[in-house]
Amino acid sequence: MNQIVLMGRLTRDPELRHTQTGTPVSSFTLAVDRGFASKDSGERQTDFIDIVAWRNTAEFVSKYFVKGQMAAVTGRLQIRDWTDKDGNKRRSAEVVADNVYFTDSKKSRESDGGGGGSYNYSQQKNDLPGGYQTPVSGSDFSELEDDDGDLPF
Amino acid sequence: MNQIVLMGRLTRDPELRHTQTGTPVSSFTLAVDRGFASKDSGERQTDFIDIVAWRNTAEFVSKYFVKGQMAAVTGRLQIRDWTDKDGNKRRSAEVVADNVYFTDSKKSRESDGGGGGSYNYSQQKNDLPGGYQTPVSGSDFSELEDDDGDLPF
Amino acid sequence: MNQIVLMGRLTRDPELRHTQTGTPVSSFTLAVDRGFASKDSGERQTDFIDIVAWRNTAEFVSKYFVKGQMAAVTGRLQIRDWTDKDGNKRRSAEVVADNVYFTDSKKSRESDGGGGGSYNYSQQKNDLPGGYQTPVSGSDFSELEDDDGDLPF
Amino acid sequence: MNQIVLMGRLTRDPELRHTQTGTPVSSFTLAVDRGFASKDSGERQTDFIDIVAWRNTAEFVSKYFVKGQMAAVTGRLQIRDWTDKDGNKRRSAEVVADNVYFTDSKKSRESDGGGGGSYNYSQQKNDLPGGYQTPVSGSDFSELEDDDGDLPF
DNA sequence: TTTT
DNA sequence: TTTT
Repeated sequence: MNQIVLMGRLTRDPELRHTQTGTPVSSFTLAVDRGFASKDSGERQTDFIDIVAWRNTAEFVSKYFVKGQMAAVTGRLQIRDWTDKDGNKRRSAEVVADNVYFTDSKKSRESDGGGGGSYNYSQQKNDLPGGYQTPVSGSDFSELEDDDGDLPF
Repeated sequence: MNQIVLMGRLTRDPELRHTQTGTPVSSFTLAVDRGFASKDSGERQTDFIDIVAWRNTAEFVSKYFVKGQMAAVTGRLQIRDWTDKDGNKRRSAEVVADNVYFTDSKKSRESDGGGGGSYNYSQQKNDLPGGYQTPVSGSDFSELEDDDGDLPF
Repeated sequence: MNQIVLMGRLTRDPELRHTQTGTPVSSFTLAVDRGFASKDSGERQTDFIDIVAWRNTAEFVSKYFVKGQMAAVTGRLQIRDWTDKDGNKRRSAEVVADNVYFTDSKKSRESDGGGGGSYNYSQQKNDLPGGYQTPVSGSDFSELEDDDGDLPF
Repeated sequence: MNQIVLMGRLTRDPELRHTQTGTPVSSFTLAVDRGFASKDSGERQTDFIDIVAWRNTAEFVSKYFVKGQMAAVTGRLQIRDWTDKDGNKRRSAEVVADNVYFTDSKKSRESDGGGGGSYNYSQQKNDLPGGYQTPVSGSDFSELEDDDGDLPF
């Protein structure tokens, strides 16, 4: 078991690439504040955590998130130790995202009616798709549970 | 182990009370959307989850959150089965909150500078305290780790 | 967002059924101790939490878990309020499991070679399948990430 | 928000030290299997995740856990980038543990009756303290909730 | 680096 | 490296 939940702000626009076989991969970094650390000194501490998303989640993130925006991420922590070409020991630590969520009121909802938005464009990449169910999160998984109305219990 | 993380919207103002011995307790309900459930039918499903917070967290929640506002909650699930005075079996299910977080950009930060807000007042109870460290979350726990600058490792 | 992680012991054998359309559903109850609650009084408090699993996870659970066994569960909390035929208000609270894990040393591993076990049979339903990758958890999701060796980053 | 839950096996005995001001700190590494990664190739992948615990949790871990033992850990991910004395960029990634839990049946319980144990000593550091409440987890936090029997709700 |  |  390896489950993590993060909430923070993107430090850069998501970077979308594709593997040789065409699988979408998106990466970005989340600035996550440490709650009350050093509250006396008045300086906030922040963890800069690399996130990588695959497939649907990758496309979702790249479509709807930009640098500076808040996001909540669920996923798992992956650590890789390796030696670079100069013989130095390097460690990569990244969170493989299962889901990425909007956290702000406006977008964490379904149909945004229309009127609504005075988004700061620099804070929001695309307009949310009108006329269909606005996603509140992007996931690599299609919904699997409760597909049946008739439960056996 | 019993750990839960929720993100949703308060369906009512937090209700602050005190035990006979004076301990603050606050309760509210969080409306949590089920991601992609029934996306075809176009109707969204929502879980209405009762939250209870104690002590500092109780006071924090009652001070800074109102009906309609988004919140993220960490805590644990507590289930109690009981029989009411009419002999009916009842079940209470509630999340005991460890921490409650602001999720929106404006408040999920420290010093709110000054100008800042065109908040919809109905969405925000109190002004955040100026001149001192704005809490980004309320917790029953004081910070315990990393109190020392000098690590042994 | 709605994520929960539980560790506890099954209070009954998982009950496997199928919906009318043939989807496997399994349900069981997990007894989850509350850490240090009432440590002075010497009595332990326990939450009895209903779990429901679907599809692969349903079959996995029913195959490998029995009453009394420890399990770790990840999923989401689902609350449903309804009125029974006598007009009484009822609340169902259940965790929809994404994954169910073995927690004990022997099974939390891959190929169990063969010799290995002095399991108490009453604590373990089936022998783990020999000769193929023993699952360490049951999931409704096939593995989606990292299917490519060739990363674009 | 920054919450992580891990389950895995200690790759070394916990290392207990103290800061200059006397605060106990314990560190160890957890080998966490990646569920179904590369199931075809037949090789299992593992993340080796550094854990650090403070105060009570540090002492608890050092007292009750040894190399090879299974543990469940809750905490938060902390990332630190720095440059070593040779000018190389280094990254430390560690989980600061809030709680550490036994996962196996025998210890994940309170009073172990008596008979019970055929522990492999090499797998278990100390005997659990007899005659008093066996802890099921070590925490830096004293229990704060539900101290009152008389609820206001 | 863990485990059987 | 984010944010006001």
